[in-house]
Amino acid sequence: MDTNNRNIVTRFAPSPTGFMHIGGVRTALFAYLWARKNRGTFILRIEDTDKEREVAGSIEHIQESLRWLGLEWDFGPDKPGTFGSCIQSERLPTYLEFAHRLIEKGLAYPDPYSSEQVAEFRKQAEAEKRPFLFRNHRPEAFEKWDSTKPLRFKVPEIKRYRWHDAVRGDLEAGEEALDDFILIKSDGYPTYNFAHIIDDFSMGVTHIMRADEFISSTPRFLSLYEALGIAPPVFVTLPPILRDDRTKKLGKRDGAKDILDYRAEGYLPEAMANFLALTGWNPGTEQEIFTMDDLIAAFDIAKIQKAGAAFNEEKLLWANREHIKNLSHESLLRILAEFGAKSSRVAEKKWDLSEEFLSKIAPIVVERLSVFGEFTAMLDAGEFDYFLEEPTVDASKIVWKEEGPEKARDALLRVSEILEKISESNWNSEAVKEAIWPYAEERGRGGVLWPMRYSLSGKDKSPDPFTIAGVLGREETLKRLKVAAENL
RNA sequence: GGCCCUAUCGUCUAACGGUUAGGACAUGGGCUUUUCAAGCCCAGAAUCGGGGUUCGAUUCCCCGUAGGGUCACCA
Repeated sequence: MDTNNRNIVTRFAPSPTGFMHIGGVRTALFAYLWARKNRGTFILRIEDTDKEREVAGSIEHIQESLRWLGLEWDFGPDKPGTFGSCIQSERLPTYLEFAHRLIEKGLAYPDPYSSEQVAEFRKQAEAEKRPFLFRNHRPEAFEKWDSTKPLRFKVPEIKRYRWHDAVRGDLEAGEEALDDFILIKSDGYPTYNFAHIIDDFSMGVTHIMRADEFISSTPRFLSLYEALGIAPPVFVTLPPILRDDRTKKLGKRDGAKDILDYRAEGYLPEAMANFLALTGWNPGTEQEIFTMDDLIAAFDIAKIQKAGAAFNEEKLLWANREHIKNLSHESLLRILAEFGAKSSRVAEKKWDLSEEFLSKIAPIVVERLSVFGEFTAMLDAGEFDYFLEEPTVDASKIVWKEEGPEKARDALLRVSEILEKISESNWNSEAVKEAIWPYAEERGRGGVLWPMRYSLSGKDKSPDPFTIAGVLGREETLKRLKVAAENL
């Protein structure tokens, strides 16, 4: 089966105008998944034909974002293909070549008007409440193009277009969408309308994934494909990602975050990819958690959703928790070390978050965390201080319910006695639990376990006493129990 | 405004004419329990409205309604 599809080529084609947000990343992901599923080619193409809007550093930022998510490209700004550069500003001769072909066919001509004049035409049309169409002002005879003026496309035929979209099905739109649009701007750069068609053709792109804002300009694209004698690729229109209140498409102005902010907050890239794949696509099964390989295997254009989907941060958090659970021990430690190091408290107190220590607290931390940034916050808030320094213990709180200090002291002393019998080398949380449990059952769990837990942590809320004792070690545990008993 | 697209629980979605309309997130309740977290169990919760077509419509058609998109020398 895969041999049939070896020639599948998809691309992600952002313009370098700033950071990437969820929407762009989702488009990239779908294009990537389809290419990989078919053992095809995934191209990253930079559409930098608007020099005004370009933001320095964007290309690097885009690449970093895609790499973080694991969306490696076969050709990109750093890897040109036989078709040449993947950066549009480096492909100007190609666009010119195709432009001249159109001129020769009489299908392109220089715009004889100044931009002010065109604006005037537009105003007039508006005043008369009719749509503005440049083709109504098309000159009788075409001048020779000297490339100081915009080059316009001469729509060969005003007609209704019908086409097929892999997601939306059969679509159609007509005359009013067709016009003599600009192919090459007066600054010499091509417009999106022109450049993307030439590039997709030159690069052998078979499937175009893009958001639904392009549906309405598809007739223009089709008229140009026709004029160039190029067969259009498969259109795959992705549903919009809506703001969580569903009132608007998610955009940078509406709080859409830089995807790399999610990295900084401690989201896992595989969780992000998993979540994004599921907004606008579904596997048709009840599986919800996917690795990247799972996604590649399961992905199918036929299962892409038509309707817009709201961005649901709660579900992203859940996906992240699920992926955290699936992390290898090594990866988990590496990430905990990274986020632990960000804690100002750790820096202040010069605490050493050794691998051994992190390894011990990892199970405790993982249970309490949705994103790794929370680990930094927990450390900052002093949540795990008792693991790293002796807690200050409020004597009145050691006592379980109405029992009174004597009983609490007895319990602590008895617990100490029992624990002393465990040797240093046999010390771990299970051993502690095993040793204490019979006594706790006999004496009443609360009366034993609460004083023990509180004495070790100095906190109203904490993991169970066995876990804490396991992390603290024999010596420190016995010491804290003794101190607490003496304070009663 | 013209043109185009979309419409199932609060949210992401399944059901490609016949299901008690399923799952997940979130919510509520319970269990477990020394506190917290986690875990487990249960519950509530939807086919936008109106017409058709059909023995039968979430599903097909039409009309509304609502939302979105688009009408640049931006992509």
